[in-house]
Amino acid sequence: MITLCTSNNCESTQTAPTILMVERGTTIYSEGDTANFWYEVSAGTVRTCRYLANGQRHLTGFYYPEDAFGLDLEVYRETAESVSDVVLSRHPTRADRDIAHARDGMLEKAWEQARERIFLFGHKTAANRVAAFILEVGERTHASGLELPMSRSDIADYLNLTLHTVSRTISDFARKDLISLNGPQNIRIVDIDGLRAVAGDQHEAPNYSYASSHTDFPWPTV
Amino acid sequence: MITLCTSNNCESTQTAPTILMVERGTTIYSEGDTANFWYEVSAGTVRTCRYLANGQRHLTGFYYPEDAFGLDLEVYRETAESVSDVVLSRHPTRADRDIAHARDGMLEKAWEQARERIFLFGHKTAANRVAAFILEVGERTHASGLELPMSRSDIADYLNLTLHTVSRTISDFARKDLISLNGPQNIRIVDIDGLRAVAGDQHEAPNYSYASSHTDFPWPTV
DNA sequence: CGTCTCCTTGAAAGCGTTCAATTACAGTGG
DNA sequence: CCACTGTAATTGAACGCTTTCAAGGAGACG
Repeated sequence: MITLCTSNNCESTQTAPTILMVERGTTIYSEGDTANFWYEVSAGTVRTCRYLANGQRHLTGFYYPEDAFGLDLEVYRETAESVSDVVLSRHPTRADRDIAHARDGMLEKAWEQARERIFLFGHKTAANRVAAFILEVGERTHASGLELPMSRSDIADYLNLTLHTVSRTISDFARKDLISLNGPQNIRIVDIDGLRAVAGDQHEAPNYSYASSHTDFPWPTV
Repeated sequence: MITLCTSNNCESTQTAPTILMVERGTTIYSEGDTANFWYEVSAGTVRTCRYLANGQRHLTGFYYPEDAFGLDLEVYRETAESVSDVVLSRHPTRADRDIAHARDGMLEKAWEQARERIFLFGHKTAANRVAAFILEVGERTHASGLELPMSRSDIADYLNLTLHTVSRTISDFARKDLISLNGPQNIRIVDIDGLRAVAGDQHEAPNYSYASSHTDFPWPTV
């Protein structure tokens, strides 16, 4: 269910965003819909995905507060759904110049994130991917307790694994004291360096490298 | 080796592109370089990639004539290399408004392609990915004979497979008369519907669907 | 004709998927 | 308060696909 909260205080200009309250598990827009709006997450988590003809689902992204999604121009190329209860601000796709510029910045960021995500698939083993994912969520949500909003199934579809493998891998991490679990959703990172070593995503970045204390990799990264 | 061919005929304005001739196997720019230019392919094929600390390589994209790459604003986030001999037109990253608008269009396209590529990883088996890749190259280069410019190793790094698996899979396709081979690089698509069935990438697209005559999938798509 | 690079192919091992069963937990109604 | 129900997560075992290790072949070039 989607609740509209029109912000009628601000003498609404043409380009004023609309605030939306969205219940968890709601479809925000569907693949193929005409792209009249783009969105910014204020609270909660959103996922974008595609459904294959054989019923398989493939997640293309997770969006946390301050992230933008639905930047398509003509038609949405993927479906957007709320992972949790969500608050959104909705912007008309075609607006005046300043807004358009803001949108371009968002687009740039979206492209960068897409590339990061492609890069994530460079991690071959399940341990690689899940570790990288946990670190990514930790950074993007910058929450202390790291409450995972999405299900194991969501993570699996995001990383191209099965929910079983994801579950097994996370259990392994807990067993090896890389993380600790308080219920399935509440993950706390215990050994962040160890987790980075498992992720093994230190690419040779000449300038903006994030250094690691580990020179050898206990887990296979190929 | 890179040869500069300054176009001095056109009373060069500030925003005039420079034409470059680049030999195969040349690094066009490296990850971490300041992003002073973005590029458009006139002829040949370019690959972008990242090198991991452990020596592993991960390809993030292939670029064919009319494709743009290197759209980063501050710093290049990946390395660009020529797969074959290449002709490029090079544009300054910060130029006047009209050019900037053209660049935004390119950015939009780059983002779309990144999403397509993420989607490509939704194909789990090697057969899925390689078939989808061949179809993609066929469409993007729209060449009759389909001369693959890149090596098996390049394809492998692009699809997150080993070059052995790629080679085996392509051989299988030839054996099953989906394609025919005249040497390793020269692929001709024989049974495009069969190939699409193997790729299994028909996602439920309500509006802009590319229909398939196949309702069942002889190859596992999960 | 040797060397180099790239591609192909075989066999065994490793890892994620699949099939199957169990557990945990929130919500609901008796 | 407790059984019932449905959803989500965990775990085990066997299978299958990709990787790994290893060898051989094809073509370009000097």
